[in-house]
Amino acid sequence: MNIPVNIPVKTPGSTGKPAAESTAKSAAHPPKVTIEVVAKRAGVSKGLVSFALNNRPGVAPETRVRILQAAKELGWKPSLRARSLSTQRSYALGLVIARNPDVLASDPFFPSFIAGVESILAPEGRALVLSVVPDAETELKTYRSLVADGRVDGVFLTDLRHGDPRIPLLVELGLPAVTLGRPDEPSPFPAVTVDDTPGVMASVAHLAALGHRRIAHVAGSSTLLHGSRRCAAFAAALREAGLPEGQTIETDFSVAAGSDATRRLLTQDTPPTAIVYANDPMAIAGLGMAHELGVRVPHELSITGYDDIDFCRYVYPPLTTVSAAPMVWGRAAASTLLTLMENGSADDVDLPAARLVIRGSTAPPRG
Amino acid sequence: MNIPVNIPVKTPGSTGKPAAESTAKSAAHPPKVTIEVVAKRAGVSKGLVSFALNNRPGVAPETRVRILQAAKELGWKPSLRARSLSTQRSYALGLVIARNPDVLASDPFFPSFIAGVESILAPEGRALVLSVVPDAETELKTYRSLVADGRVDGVFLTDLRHGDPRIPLLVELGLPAVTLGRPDEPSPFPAVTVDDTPGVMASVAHLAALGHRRIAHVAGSSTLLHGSRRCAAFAAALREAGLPEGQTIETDFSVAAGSDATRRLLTQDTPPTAIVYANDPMAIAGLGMAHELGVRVPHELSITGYDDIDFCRYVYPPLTTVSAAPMVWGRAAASTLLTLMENGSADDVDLPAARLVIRGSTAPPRG
DNA sequence: TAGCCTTCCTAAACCGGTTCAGTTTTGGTC
DNA sequence: GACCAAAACTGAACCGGTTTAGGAAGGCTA
Repeated sequence: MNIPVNIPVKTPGSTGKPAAESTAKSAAHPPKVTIEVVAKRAGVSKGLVSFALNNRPGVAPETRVRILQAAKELGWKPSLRARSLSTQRSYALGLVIARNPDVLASDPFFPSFIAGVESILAPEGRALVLSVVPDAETELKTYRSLVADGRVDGVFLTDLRHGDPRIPLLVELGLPAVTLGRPDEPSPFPAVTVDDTPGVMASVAHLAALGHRRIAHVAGSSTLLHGSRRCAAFAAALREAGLPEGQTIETDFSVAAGSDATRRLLTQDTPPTAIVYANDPMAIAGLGMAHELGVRVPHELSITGYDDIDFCRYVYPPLTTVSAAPMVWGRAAASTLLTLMENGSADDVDLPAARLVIRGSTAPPRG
Repeated sequence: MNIPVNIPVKTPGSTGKPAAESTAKSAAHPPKVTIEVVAKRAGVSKGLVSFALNNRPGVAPETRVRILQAAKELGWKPSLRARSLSTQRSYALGLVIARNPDVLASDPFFPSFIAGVESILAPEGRALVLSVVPDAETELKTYRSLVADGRVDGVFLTDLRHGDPRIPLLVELGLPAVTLGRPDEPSPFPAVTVDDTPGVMASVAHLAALGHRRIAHVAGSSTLLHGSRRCAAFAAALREAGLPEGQTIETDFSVAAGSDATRRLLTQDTPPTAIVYANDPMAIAGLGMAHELGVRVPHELSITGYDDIDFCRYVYPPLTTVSAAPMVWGRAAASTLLTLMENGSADDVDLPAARLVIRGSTAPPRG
C-alpha cells in the first residue's frame, strides 16, 4: 500500500544533526567574529565599536569609518542574542490567534495579514512570533508567557472583543500593542482601522435599490467587535432604506454555521429574498445550500459576502462582496507598531473604508 | 462617511507605551528575581542553582529540594535571553513560507498545519517564528538570516521542490530540519510523510469504476514534489484502469488557474467527463466554471479535489476529495523536530495515507 | 595515617553585546 | 602658557544565565 517514491539513500539512524563543518578548508575552529575582534582590528575599545554601530554621538567621523570598515571586512554582525540580553529587547513582534481551527482554516484573513506584516518586518530585521491557541483563556496565558520569556517587544491585537480583557492585561504587562480596529473602551494603544460600516451599508443599499424588501443577515459572533458592528450597520441600513427589521442569525463565522443559518432562513414560510453574510466563507456555504435547496441565485435569492476572498470571483455566480484589504492592513499595523516602539507613541491609522464589489450573486428579486 | 463607533477617551498623542507600573504598592523598583537571588536564598552558589534547575547530577538531593523550593517561593523563571546567550540556542523553531500571497490565502493548509505545530510547541515552551516571503530567492536569504541571528534552532521544510536548494543550504548552515515529505535526493533530515499517491489513485479508480473514460487532470506546479507526484499517480492510475492517457494541465495551484484550466478543458470539442484537481480550491473554482458554462455537476461532469478543506462539504454538490490531515501533520512534524534536536536524530514518520472521501460531485457520466 | 576516589559545592570565566563613569585628547580663549 | 570645556575614547561593570576548574569533606582501601 505504501508506494515508495524516490526514497533517498539513508541508513537507518543516520538521520541527525548535520555536521557543522561546511567548507573543506576548515582547518581549526572557524574563528568567531565578535565585537572584540572588530575592536582590535580597528584599534579601539569594544565600547566604541558599539557606539559606532548604533551611530550614537561621540565618535570621531574618521574613527567611525574605520570601525565600520573593519566590521565589513570581517563580516561582523552583532549577535542578536547578546544584544537582546543587554538591551532587554527581543527585536521580535508577536501575533496570538485564538480561533477554532476550523474557522481559522477557512478564513484567508490571517495568511494575507501576515504576509503584509512580514513585508514590513523583514527589512527591519524583526521577526514575527506566531501563536495559535484554541481558546481565549489560553490566549491570555500565552501573552503572559511571551512577556515572561521576553520573546516579543510588542504584539498585534486582532479579533477585538467587547470589553476585551487583553487590553488591561497588556497594559499590566507593559507590552506595546496595536489594535486592529478601535476597542470599545479606553485603550492606550494606537488603532489601525478599516471602517467596515460603509461596506455593509452599501450592500444593503444595493439590495434595497434592486427592490429587495426581505433582507436577512447571517452575522458573525456578537462577542467580536467587528461582528456586532457589522450587525449594527446592517440594522441601520435597513432603517435608512425604510425597510422593516430584518432577520438576523448569529454564527461563529464558520462555514458550517453559515450553511445551517442559510437552511433555516430558506426553509421558512416566507424566506428572505436576499441574504447579507458577515464573511465570504459563510456566503459561499450559503450559495451551496441555496443550490441544494433548489433556490436559484441570484434569480430567487441574492447573496452578498464580506472580505472579497479569492474564491468570490470563481464561484458561480461570482459573489457580490465587500473588499477588505488584509495585506494593506498588515502593513499598516506593522508600521504603526514599529513606530510606537521607536517613538513611544504612534497615531491611529484609518485605512480607506472597505468598498462594495458588485458581481453576479445579486439581482432584482423574483427575476 | 466615517461613522464614529465608540471612540475611546484619548487625547491625541497620548498613545504610547503604557506605564510599567502595575500594582499600586510598587514602592521602589520591583526587585528582579535572578538566579543570584535564588542562590542567596537557598544559601548556595548560583552555579549550583543552575545545576539543580537543569537537573544534572552532582547536587545533593536535599540541596536540590531546597533550591527548587527557594525558586518556587520567589517565583523565579530563568531568563530566556540570558540562557540563550550562554547556550547559543533560541528555543524557537522556524517556518518559512514562500508562496504567492493569493495562493497562500486560498489554501487552508498552513493555518491548520501551524495549529498542529503549536499544540506541540507551546507546552514545551518553544515559540514558532514565522516568515512569509514572496519568492524562493528571498526564502533562502531568510534562512540565512534566521541562522545568522540565531532566531531558531530548527526549521520545518514544506513545499519540497525537485533538487530543493534549501536542503544543501540547511546542511551548510548546520540547521536541523524536518521535511514534510521525502525529498527526491539524499537528505540528512528526518521526513514526515503522508503518502498522497493512494488518494489520487483512488480518485481515478473511483471515476473509472463509475464508467468515466475521459478523465483530465488539473495538476499543481510540477516544480513542487507533491505536485509532480500527484501527477505521476494520476497517470499511473489511468494505466492501471486500462484507460488512455488523460489530458493534464499544469497550474500554480491558484484558484484563478484552476478556473482557467477548467474552461480550457470544457470548451474543447470532446471535453472530459471527469476532472481530477490537485487541490480543493481549484476544484471549487472548477465547479464554479462548470456552472458558468452550463455544464451540470455531477451529471455531465464529475469533479474530485484534494485536501478535504472545510468548504468541500458546503459547496453544491459537495466535493468528492481526498482527506489530508494538516493538523496531524503539524503535530508529527513538531514532535519529530523536537526529538531531532534533543537526541541528535529522529526517525522518519509515515502518517496514514490520505483517503478518498466520496461526496456528491462524482457520478456516472452522461447520467 | 597516608593516599585516593567520590560527592558536593564554590568561584570565576564565559557568552557578546551595551552603557556609563571617568580619562585623555583637542581646540579655543585670554 | 594657563585654563577650561567639549569631544573622543577607554575600561569595567552589567545583562543573567551556563560551564568548568578546582577545593573541601567524607569514605574507602592499604
